[in-house]
Amino acid sequence: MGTKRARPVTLRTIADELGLHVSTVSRVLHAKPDESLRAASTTTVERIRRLADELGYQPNPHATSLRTRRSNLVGVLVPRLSDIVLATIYEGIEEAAAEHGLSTFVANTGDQPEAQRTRTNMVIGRRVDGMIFGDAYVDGRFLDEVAERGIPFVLVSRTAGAHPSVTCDDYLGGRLVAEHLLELGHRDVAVVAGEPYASTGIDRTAGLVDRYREAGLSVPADRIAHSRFDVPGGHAATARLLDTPNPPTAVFAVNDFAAIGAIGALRNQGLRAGADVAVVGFNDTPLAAELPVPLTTVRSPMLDMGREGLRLLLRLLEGEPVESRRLRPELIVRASSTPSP
Amino acid sequence: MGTKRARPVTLRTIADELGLHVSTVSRVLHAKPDESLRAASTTTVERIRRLADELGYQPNPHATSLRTRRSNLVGVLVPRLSDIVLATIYEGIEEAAAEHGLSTFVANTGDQPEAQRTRTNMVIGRRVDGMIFGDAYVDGRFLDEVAERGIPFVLVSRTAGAHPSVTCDDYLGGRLVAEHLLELGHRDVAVVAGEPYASTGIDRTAGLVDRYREAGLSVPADRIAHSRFDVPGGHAATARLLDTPNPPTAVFAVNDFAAIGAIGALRNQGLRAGADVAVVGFNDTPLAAELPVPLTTVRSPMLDMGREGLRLLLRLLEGEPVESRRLRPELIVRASSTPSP
DNA sequence: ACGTTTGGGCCAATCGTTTGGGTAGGATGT
DNA sequence: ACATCCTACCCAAACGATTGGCCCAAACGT
Repeated sequence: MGTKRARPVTLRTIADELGLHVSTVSRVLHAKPDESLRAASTTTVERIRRLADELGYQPNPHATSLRTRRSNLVGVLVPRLSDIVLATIYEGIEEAAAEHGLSTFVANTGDQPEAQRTRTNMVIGRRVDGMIFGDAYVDGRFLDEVAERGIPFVLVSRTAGAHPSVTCDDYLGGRLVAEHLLELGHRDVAVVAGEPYASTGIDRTAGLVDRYREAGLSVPADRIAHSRFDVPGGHAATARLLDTPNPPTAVFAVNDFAAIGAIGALRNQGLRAGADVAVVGFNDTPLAAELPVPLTTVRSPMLDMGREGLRLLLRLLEGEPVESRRLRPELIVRASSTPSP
Repeated sequence: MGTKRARPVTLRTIADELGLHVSTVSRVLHAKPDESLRAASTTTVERIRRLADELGYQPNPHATSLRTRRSNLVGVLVPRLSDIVLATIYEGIEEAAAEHGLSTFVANTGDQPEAQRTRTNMVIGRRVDGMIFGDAYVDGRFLDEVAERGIPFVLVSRTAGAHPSVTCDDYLGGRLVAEHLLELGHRDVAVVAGEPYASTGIDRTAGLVDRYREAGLSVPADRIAHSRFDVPGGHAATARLLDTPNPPTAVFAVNDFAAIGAIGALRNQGLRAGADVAVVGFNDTPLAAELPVPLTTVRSPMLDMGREGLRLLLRLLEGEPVESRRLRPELIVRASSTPSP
């Protein structure tokens, strides 16, 4: 059997063993190369380093954080991790964080203001250095409060007010979809627009509507239905949109999952996605390509969004000036969008 | 503007303000009700409590952890958070953790041993109290090492050796599928079996194969194809299984996503899921019901698995005896499984 | 009347690191 | 020969909370 329940090896362990003072060991093991050289003689440095990794020394992060008032922790709030879009963004965040020696706490809020509040407090209670919100409400009121409290943070996926963010250029994405559908001859399009408080849905919808307007076509309010960003949400919204004497010839769902729900709703009405009604999604999640009728969608750089989000936060923490970024989307045409009859 | 960059309010802040000693304040604010009563007079307790939440006192977790050698942190390792199954399990873990005042670190390992090692060390370096692995290899060698090091942990989703785990009863799930397919008259079934190192795929496959054997039918080795647990994985494996003069009449994919990939592969061969070949998945993810051909699948209690996993770990940390649990799966019959022609 | 409780707190050490100052002894400069 | 400067370390005070003791005064027991 091995050493059950670890004997903690600390700076003192090493210092005593070597007949040195802990401060010397600390400097050698920690300070940047230049300083650690002037902290001790080369032979001493060598002895310390050797013993340290012989004993498998790992600095106690609680002690360090207590002393330095820096935790190297960042808190991440997302609506739902079981939403593949946010999960992927988080993967990007986590990857980048690990590269920079940071660790992340992530929590679900279900887009519920109540939960946003309690989870934020929880995370702040853990003394994170900064936060990343993936669940911003456009109004940004809650975020204003957080800013008041002096917590550095950035947004990913969604924008809100003037808070720094990394998003997909959703407006452009919407325009791309519009152009595609216009080319296919669709003059009557409906939008499954997502939650009314999320900039993603709002901007994607606005992009499409604006481009249609420029083409001389209007998208009336009753062709736009809000919905949750998941399969049942898209299903329900589409069902409502179809409940009319003259159904649209194309449906733009601002999210792939909602699009899958839309396809389900169409099926229930005896309509086939692609053949009878064009369907376009958003995000290009891995399923889109494999659906029985492969889904036309807009690819958004989810992983990069996460990575960039963390980098932005890092710069913010260094006190450097930061600017929001919009990453470029790309239209992916597949079988679900066919010309208007 | 508010108080930029928080003035930290500590026990001392409160103690000084009230002319008390920090130890008194600590006891009042922390100890269980019975102790906190004998720590100070009721009026003092009242004064302390009032001031504490007036100032918004939050204990510094680093100081506490340093002193108590307990971090109230748990580390969670999963193959991929963008896999909805693991993401959902994690949601359960995180929910339960929050209820118990614990925070979680989660990291992706991509099922790569190299990453498992480095991420585990990272997490241990953060001084977690315990860990939860969702990416166990059946052989369990790496986990044996972790156990040697004295780190308390439990497994979720997959089993390995004798390490405590909370899983779905995958073997039973496989049997349920077999029974269903047998009833439908399928004598020739193929299995998209998942990764060979994951107990989930192994047990689900074994359950089906055993049940078929009991029915006097054998499932030969060339009807079983290993695969990744995602859409492309299922697609590729199914393509291989179909590359034979006499294709099977039913396909059991041990994961819904692999099943979606299977449906794609069938489509590429001009075969329709449901109509031409029965397809059954596993997990009952939210998409299953909404697919153009709704997917027959086995519902596994993912959220509960996470919650129970955390509870098990908690018991382990308390030093109580723990036992692995297998949660009950349920067959959900939908349109993708039709009788054999 | 005097020893014993008990109520209500105070003391101080400790957890492991970091960091602004020493300091002793030798080398250097002039 | 004497001031000065390195070199190579050591000292000690934090950071904020916990916890086993200790202590004083009032109340109680007999």
